[in-house]
Amino acid sequence: MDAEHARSVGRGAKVLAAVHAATLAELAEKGYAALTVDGVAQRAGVHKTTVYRRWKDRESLVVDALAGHVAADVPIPDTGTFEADLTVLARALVRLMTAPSARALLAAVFSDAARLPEVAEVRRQIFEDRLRRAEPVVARAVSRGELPAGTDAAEVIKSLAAPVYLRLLMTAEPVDEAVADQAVRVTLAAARAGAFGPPASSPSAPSPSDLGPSGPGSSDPGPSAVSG
Amino acid sequence: MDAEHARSVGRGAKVLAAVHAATLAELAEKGYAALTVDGVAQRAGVHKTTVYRRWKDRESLVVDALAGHVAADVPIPDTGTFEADLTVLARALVRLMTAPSARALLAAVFSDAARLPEVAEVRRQIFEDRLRRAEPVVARAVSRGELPAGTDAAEVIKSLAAPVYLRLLMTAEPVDEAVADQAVRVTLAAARAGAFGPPASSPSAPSPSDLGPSGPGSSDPGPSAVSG
Amino acid sequence: MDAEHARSVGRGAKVLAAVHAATLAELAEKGYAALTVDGVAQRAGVHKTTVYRRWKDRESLVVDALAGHVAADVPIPDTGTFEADLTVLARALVRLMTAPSARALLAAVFSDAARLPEVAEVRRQIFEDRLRRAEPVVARAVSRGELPAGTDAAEVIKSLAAPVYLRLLMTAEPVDEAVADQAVRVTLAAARAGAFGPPASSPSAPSPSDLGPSGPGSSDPGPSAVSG
Amino acid sequence: MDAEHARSVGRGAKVLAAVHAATLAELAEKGYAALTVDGVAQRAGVHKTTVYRRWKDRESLVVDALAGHVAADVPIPDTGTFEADLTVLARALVRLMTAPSARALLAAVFSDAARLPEVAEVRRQIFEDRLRRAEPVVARAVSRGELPAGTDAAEVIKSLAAPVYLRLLMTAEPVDEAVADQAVRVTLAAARAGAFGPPASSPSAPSPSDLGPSGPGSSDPGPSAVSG
DNA sequence: GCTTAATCGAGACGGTACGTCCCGTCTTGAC
DNA sequence: GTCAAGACGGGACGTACCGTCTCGATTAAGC
Repeated sequence: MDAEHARSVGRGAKVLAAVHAATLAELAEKGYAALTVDGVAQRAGVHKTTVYRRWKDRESLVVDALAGHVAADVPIPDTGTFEADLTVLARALVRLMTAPSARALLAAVFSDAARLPEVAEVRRQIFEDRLRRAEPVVARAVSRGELPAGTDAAEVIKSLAAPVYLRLLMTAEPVDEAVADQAVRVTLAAARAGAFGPPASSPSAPSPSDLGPSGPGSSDPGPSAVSG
Repeated sequence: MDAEHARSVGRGAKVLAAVHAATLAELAEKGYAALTVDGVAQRAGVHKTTVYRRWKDRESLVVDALAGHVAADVPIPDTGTFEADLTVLARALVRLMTAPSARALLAAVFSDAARLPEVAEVRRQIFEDRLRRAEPVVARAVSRGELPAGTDAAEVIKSLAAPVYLRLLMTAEPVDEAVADQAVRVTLAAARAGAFGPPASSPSAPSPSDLGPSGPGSSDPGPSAVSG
Repeated sequence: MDAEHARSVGRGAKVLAAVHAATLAELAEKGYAALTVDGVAQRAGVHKTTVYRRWKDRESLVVDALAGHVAADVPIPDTGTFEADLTVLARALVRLMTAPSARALLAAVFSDAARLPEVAEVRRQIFEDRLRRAEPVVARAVSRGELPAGTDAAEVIKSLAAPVYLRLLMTAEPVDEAVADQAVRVTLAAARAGAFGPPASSPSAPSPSDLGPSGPGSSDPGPSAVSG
Repeated sequence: MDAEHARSVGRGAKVLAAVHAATLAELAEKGYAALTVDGVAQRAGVHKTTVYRRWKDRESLVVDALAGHVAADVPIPDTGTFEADLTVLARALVRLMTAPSARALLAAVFSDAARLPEVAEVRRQIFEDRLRRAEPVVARAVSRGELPAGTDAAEVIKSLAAPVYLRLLMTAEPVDEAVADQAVRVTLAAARAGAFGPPASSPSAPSPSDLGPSGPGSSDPGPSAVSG
């Protein structure tokens, strides 16, 4: 708390920031497997020992670096119509996820680092965060009478976001506004048709169980869906 | 053709299969970064040098092991109704992706191995394969008059699969038949409403451009969506 | 012993000779440590397996190849005078040991191969052989009255040969006729002076024990003088 | 000079000494061909990588270990008489060469390691060193009038040492004081008789050329006498 | 000339050691 | 009191040969 400590903390903070930045950069450039403490240290203009003094190992370093970057400002629209709100949400998501920093973060949380529970949790929260914040949009639409009561807000938002992530993670297709707008169209149509309501409210659907049992073992995601 | 080197080929094939299996198992258990050639060799009951005799390095080993396991038999339903077809497809996808082997494959293609272009390509093809094979279902529905002409088959299938992958990869929620059935409801409703048709055919939608420009840099898929 | 065996032995003999020659050549070129069964086999125009079929291992191969080359024809002179005999002997030795084949043999028996008792024995015999055959020269000189009775023939020959070997093995000096002739001068002078007779016959020598004890442990050659 | 890295140098020096000793020990025990870096490292209580950090490869390690052990203190006698000096020299040589450490060194410089020019040079210098230091003994004897002027000091010393090396390297006979004393008798007699003087001064010798030409190729020492 | 059994060629395999790279720990001197 | 510098133990890499093994191909004798 005295001035001398303040200065070392000051220096320490500078080192910490530099190392964080270097870690994210290396992570984005080379991935988790090829990330080297020495590499990070050199990029941060710091000696290897200095890094090891503050972080136990490579993992802690990465977790720590990522943890500070989960929060992404997603402005929650309130334009007055559900469609416009969805459109704003979808386009913002696209913009956000195609930014370089987001791609780096995505690469990190889908690297081997995801074997660490903390990193897997970061990945989960990236989505959860946005989900929670976007749900009011649905609630407002329901209260406006645009959507049927009982509409599952979380499902609506997932439906909106899912195609974007599918393209980002699986198909490697371009992700642009057209993708966002298409997601809006689908989600909007399904929501208006009550597809996000309680299952019983789908009168024209023959019971899926008519198709017979689906066999055992269809669920159990495990703690980490991908890397576990 | 000749039974001459059938036996030596037989031995070779046995080694090859054992190593492939061991590679996938290690990949699933420990991830790419922690995958060791010696570990794979021992699990396969084979000596390290034997592995190096057939594969140039760790990467080739992993790529080769994954490449041989892309194909997954997805039975294409033809029940007579679009809804039933979709339900079969969705449930099959859920069953397939929640099987241990598929989780291992998924873990592998989302590990640091994904930095290898070949592995990224494998990941892409996992989806593409199933997409292509499922498209006829949509075509048949259109020809039966169940769906509007101009419905984009690929988009329909993506819409069906996206929620499943979202849960598998991002949210780590349980993936079961309920998820499949919900995806069917949404996709079905949207498809019937023409949401997979040409954009201009959506009369009730105010032009998204009313919301103003979206800013720069909203696309750029890059060769590998996640790891690039 | 039947004809069929004879012919296969015939082929075998050709292979055997080729491998022997190749072994010696490789030995001379690269030394024992770098001698490779595969290398020998290829030089012999034969497959590795064929070599292993006949010899247990590298060592046996080398031992066997060397064993057949110990014998070197040393003509024993009988010119009528001791000096001329010595000169012939010394020059023959020089000629013999500076020939390429002898250098190869020498290199082999002074390589790590000498750790094998058989090879060490070969080395010992190389000298012993020549020693035994040369001893009559001294005997004749004694009987002619050129040398004192009681002259130790073996010591005389060793004295003659020692400078040659010293130069070959230790000092790497040129070994030529001058060396031979110098050895003759020394040995001749010493022999005439009775230096190879019984120790007591050296009247002018003060007892070496006047110099005091020499300390313990001055002998014990071990089984192999060099490599043991 | 500064005590600053005295301690780190101290540690380094300790490692260096341990590895040197271990190298020589392994060399003596197993020979050069069977010498293993890992084996040396373990014997030295050090990790393999530490060895590779200081030495490029096995060869450098061996060369370096041997080079540091060439120097052997040979006390040069000055008793007042040539014979006593020779006796001291010869007995000291015997004592020296029969010591375990010398046998190890000898085994090393006559192993396959001798293919390395540096090791061959070490071997050469082992002898040269002692030769140079012993020459004054002859010079003093000449100046005292014990030996004829023009006596070749180097030849005298070689004559004294040669029988010892012959027994050590070729015949594997015991090497003890008797050998030393016998070498003294021979060398002394020959020296007194002028056998180490200029060739022309040997009046009783018929020209060796009376024996005719010796054929071609009698010299060519090559860089390494044994292993070349 | 055809068959048959030994020998050879070919090469996969388990195994040992090589020499390299990087990790994470530790010690030490300098600022 | 932190930092830079770097030696160290350690684990894995990918390479080169070794000596073993199992085959098919060759080949030369005996029928």
